[in-house]
Amino acid sequence: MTIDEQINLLRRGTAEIIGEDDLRRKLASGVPLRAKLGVDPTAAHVTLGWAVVLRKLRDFQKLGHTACLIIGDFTAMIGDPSGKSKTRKQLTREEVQANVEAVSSQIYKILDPEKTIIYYNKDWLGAMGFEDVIRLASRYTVARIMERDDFTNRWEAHQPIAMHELLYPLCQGMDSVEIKADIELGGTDQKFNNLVGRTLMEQYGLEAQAVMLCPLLVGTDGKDKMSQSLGNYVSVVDTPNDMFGKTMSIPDDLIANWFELCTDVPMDEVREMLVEGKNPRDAKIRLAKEIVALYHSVEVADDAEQFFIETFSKRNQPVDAPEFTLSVSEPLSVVDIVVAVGAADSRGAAKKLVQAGAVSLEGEKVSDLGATFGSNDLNGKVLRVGKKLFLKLIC
RNA sequence: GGGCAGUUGCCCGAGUGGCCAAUGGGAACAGACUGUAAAUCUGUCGGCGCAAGCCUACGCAGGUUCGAAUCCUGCACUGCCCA
Repeated sequence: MTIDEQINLLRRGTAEIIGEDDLRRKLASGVPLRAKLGVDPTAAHVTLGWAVVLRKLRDFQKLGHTACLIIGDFTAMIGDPSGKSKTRKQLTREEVQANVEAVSSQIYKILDPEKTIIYYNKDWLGAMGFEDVIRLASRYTVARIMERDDFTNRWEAHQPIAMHELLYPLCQGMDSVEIKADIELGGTDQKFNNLVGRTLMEQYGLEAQAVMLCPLLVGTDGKDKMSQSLGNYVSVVDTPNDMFGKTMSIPDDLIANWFELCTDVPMDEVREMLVEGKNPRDAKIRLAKEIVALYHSVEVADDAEQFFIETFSKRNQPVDAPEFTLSVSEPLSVVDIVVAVGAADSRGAAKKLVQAGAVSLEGEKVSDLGATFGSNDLNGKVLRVGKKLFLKLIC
């Protein structure tokens, strides 16, 4: 593969490459590069948004380079201020550990373990003494730190900015110094942090890393960047049906963007699917299948499509609703059942669902609050609450 | 250290003694409709109760009052200005 071809492969789905000339030179040298990605274990799922940059890292692996994944078990305790309008809560050691464990298996759904090195930045950041921290802090000025919009905005909005947050970019930069990264990947919101890495590396007498920034994937709500705290995410460990359904819920104008960032479908093909006059729903179905196939399998993706069409397009009951075992000693009211099944948090909420006509048993709407059912009425029947929840009751 | 302002339900944000479980917006959930779990429209949106009603809530702890999210005192946290 020529350098240009490599660059073209790498460029898909990137917003900006800083130091591209250096990158070309490094690629041409033939020496495997150390491609760094820092991740803070602040959440328990790898989302499609996070997967965008992980997939980019995998592209590097495909070209023979090494993925250096830095688990920010130290920085997670600070919380990345990027894109945040408020101080992030600091995670405890236990929370961080739990997230690391949850996330590490998910990561290898995307990365090649053979070409991945995992680092924990507590190994070096945790070892720094206060004196080292002071020395590090002296290398960067307040004015430069305050250049970043996140801080400026908060400052102007009279929002609190805690001192430790100012240190975050320096910590991340130290990671680059420590592992001698050739290139650092990240979302566009990481630009500032990554640039600090370049500066710091030069100060420590190293060659500055190149920086490759990926656009932030917009979440299923079509508005904000995908994130677990906003709940607009698709996790790579979502069930196939969920993954499919969530993908189908994105606004139409996001389809092309998701194809570019979440799949390997050639963009020419994507444009072909989205020409005027074609039903964007079909493109979206293809997108959803591609995504499910990526994290599960092609066969499962077909099943998920069938499920979706049967259940939502045709409004039928799914053939294989999950079973739910309910112990029924005496006849239960609808409300009891809805609560027992976990479809409502409180009896009041369950009542409202019944009144709204959202509950049906074996296809029959149950709207009478006083209706009661014994185990004979329930066993083997399919309970439906809302559009999404179907349960086959076992009593 | 001093002065001033603020802290309201999942989020934002009205509310300055009873008519407040608390206006409005967003989110969420449901219903209708559809090309989809899109868009749009409608409803719901602290808990218990069939209901009357009861309980728990407006940073925390006390107090005043027949009655407080609203007034007073102390505490905590945040912002601004001054040092």
